[in-house]
Amino acid sequence: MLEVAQIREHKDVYATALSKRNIDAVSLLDQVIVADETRRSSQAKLDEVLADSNKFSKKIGMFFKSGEVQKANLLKEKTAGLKEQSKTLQEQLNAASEELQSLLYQLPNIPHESVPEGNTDEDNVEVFRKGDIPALHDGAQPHWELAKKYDIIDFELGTKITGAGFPVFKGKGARLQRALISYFLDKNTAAGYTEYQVPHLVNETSGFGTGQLPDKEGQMYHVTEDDLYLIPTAEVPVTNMFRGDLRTHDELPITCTGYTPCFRREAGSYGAHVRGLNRLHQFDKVEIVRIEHPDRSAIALDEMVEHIKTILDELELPYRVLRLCGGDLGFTAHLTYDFEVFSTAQDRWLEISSVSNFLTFQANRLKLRFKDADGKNKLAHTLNGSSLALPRVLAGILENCQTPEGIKIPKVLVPYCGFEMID
RNA sequence: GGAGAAAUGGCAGAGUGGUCGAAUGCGGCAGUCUUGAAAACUGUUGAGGGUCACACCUCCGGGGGUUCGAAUCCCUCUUUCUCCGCCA
Repeated sequence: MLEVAQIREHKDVYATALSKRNIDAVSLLDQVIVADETRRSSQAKLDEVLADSNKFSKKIGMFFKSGEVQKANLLKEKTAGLKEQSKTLQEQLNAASEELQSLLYQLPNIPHESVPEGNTDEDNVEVFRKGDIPALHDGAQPHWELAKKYDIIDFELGTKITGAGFPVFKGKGARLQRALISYFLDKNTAAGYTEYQVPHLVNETSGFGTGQLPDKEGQMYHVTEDDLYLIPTAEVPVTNMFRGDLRTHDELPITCTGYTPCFRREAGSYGAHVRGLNRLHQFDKVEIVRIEHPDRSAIALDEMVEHIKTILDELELPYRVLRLCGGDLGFTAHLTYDFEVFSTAQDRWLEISSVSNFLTFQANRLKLRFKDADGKNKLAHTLNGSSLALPRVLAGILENCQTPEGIKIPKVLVPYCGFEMID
């Protein structure tokens, strides 16, 4: 959620920045400013009435104390009108606040100046690329064929017990999954991130805190009986751990990592691109989250990108990093880098990580603040990224590391797996 | 699931109808002392809205009510603790 005070002061800057998202935010920003003015003037009127009313109450109290009951009763009559007024004004204020709130919920975060113009993922800008795309042997296969050939993932079995998009991992496939999770967590904790295990269901307030609600209502599984949501990413429970906090500046940064399964309804997805591990309803992911001082969040984002690069370097997978364009940028994000691994057998890039800086957008909703060196309370900056999402990394390994003899496990994973080949 | 108790500032913890945004302690900040630090002592220190700045308003788990007036009384929800039951 954008900050009203900022919108008030820098409306033009905001309008220009938001235009990169290919939306015309001018009228929405104007509405926010009007709604805010209405809210403030309602508040001022109400405050005045309440101030009068407080004065009367104090006097009444004093009259009762001194035994001047008649005077007290006389004043009591006067307060009746004030009470009516305050009730009406309170209703006006509530309406104005709700109006303002709903307008603010409609405004996405402002893109960073480096965010490229563009509408779709085709307009994203590649900023880094590394690793050789291997020349595969004849008869090389896409990962879903390999999964079947080596009997390590059973998609049909998952369909039987749940539905499409819920694969069953088996034998060395299951072991490789566990190895990847451990390896990622070890890399993250070695880089200073504290490991957490968090709930996989969250309440509505948490959904609003990180911005999944109301924007992505339909993308989350909703357990209506208990009004809980299955998490679409660990970002939600991990970031919400700090909801409402007031920290001191020397507590920052706070850096967390956690493994969770992620659940996404993926309503509207279909076709060849969802085949195999490409798009699932349930998948595993290791996430990193940082709570940063505003002065440091830009650097922190770079650090996160560099950190993820080292993981992919070690895995020896061909990958690239993209800076997302305005049209592809998530609702809550200010600047996002996507990591993609090359799927050789499919001849396409697969997104395996998304690393973003949210500035105060989430913190404003979360009321996540810190006391700065100057003694002032300020909103913190939040960032997060996948480090990494499992299925497509697995797809990348299966496809890029396939040999006529079997799948050759990247060296760094061998100690975690306990085997060198899937054959 | 049943019975009882509780929820107060960064933390601990008093406060049962008005002068309470709230004692006290810890922590934080500033100062005195010290070569420096610690200790001790003194002062200061909740959050949000509002204002150029004041004033002023709101907030004692959430929501609603009683009252001229609520941290305090009533209703309700949530959470925590204790006891019982059940159980991975």
